[in-house]
Amino acid sequence: MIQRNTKQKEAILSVMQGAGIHRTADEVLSAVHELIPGIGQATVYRNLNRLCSEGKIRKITGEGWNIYDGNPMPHDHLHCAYCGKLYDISSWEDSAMDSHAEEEVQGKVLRHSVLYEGICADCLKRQNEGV
Amino acid sequence: MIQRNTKQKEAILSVMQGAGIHRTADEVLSAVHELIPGIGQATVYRNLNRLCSEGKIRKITGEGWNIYDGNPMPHDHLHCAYCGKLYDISSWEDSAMDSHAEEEVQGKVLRHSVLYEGICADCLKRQNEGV
DNA sequence: TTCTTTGCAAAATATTTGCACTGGT
DNA sequence: ACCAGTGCAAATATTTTGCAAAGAA
Repeated sequence: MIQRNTKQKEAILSVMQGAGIHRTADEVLSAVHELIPGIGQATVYRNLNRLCSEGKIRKITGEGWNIYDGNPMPHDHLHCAYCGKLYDISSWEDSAMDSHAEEEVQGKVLRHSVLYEGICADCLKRQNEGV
Repeated sequence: MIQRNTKQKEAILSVMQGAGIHRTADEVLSAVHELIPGIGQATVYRNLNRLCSEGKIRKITGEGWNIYDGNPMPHDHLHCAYCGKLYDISSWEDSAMDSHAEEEVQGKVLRHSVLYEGICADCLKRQNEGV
């Protein structure tokens, strides 16, 4: 099946690119809507899925949320329990982790993901200010 | 608000208890249905949420799935890409992980979770048998 | 008796799909 | 011109909520 480049797909990729960009599907829709007012949400979902399969972006999943990450390179994340934002964390290099898991279940590990749950700098500051 | 012990809640907890028990909400409903035929699915969801808050069970989330784990003690998981089952992995003890993350984002880490994506022993075996 | 919990059905949420039409190549 | 991609609306899937009735304490 031949892939076509549409302005919708390009616009969706463009709003995902930049340093530390993390957006929900809905936020992507809003952002792309500025560029292409008539865009449909199904198109956003279809292209986000496609861009993930193509390895251009990543989808990070947690309890009650799905956030797309514009940076497909391997790295970890901190999810703020207060504001819900996602922050990049350089990945914890430890190849022993995978072999440890493989040994325990006698299976094969393809990849692993580390998600830190906590409070981001902004919310921590806001908390200390007693706001 | 005073908590009451109902047979529904007890039955739901009971089907979650045992070594390496991992079930989706729907699987819990089916299992509890055997004990209490008239049970409603809202009751199952309500009690699973409550048992999580009480720390008696845990909810593990991944892309496209939510699985409840009868063991609330800290540990990691391997998710099989073939059969979708979850397997317990003893947690990777490395306290430096959290401080590493805290330093990078200048925030606070409450906990972290490691999810291994891979293939379980059963599916690996099935694959080698060429089935 | 009191007031939480249940069961049902409806609602809310998030995402996917069918289909006629649009637009890339 | 061909057919992948789009926009819309309807369909799915999963979880939550409102409310009258049931049942713990």
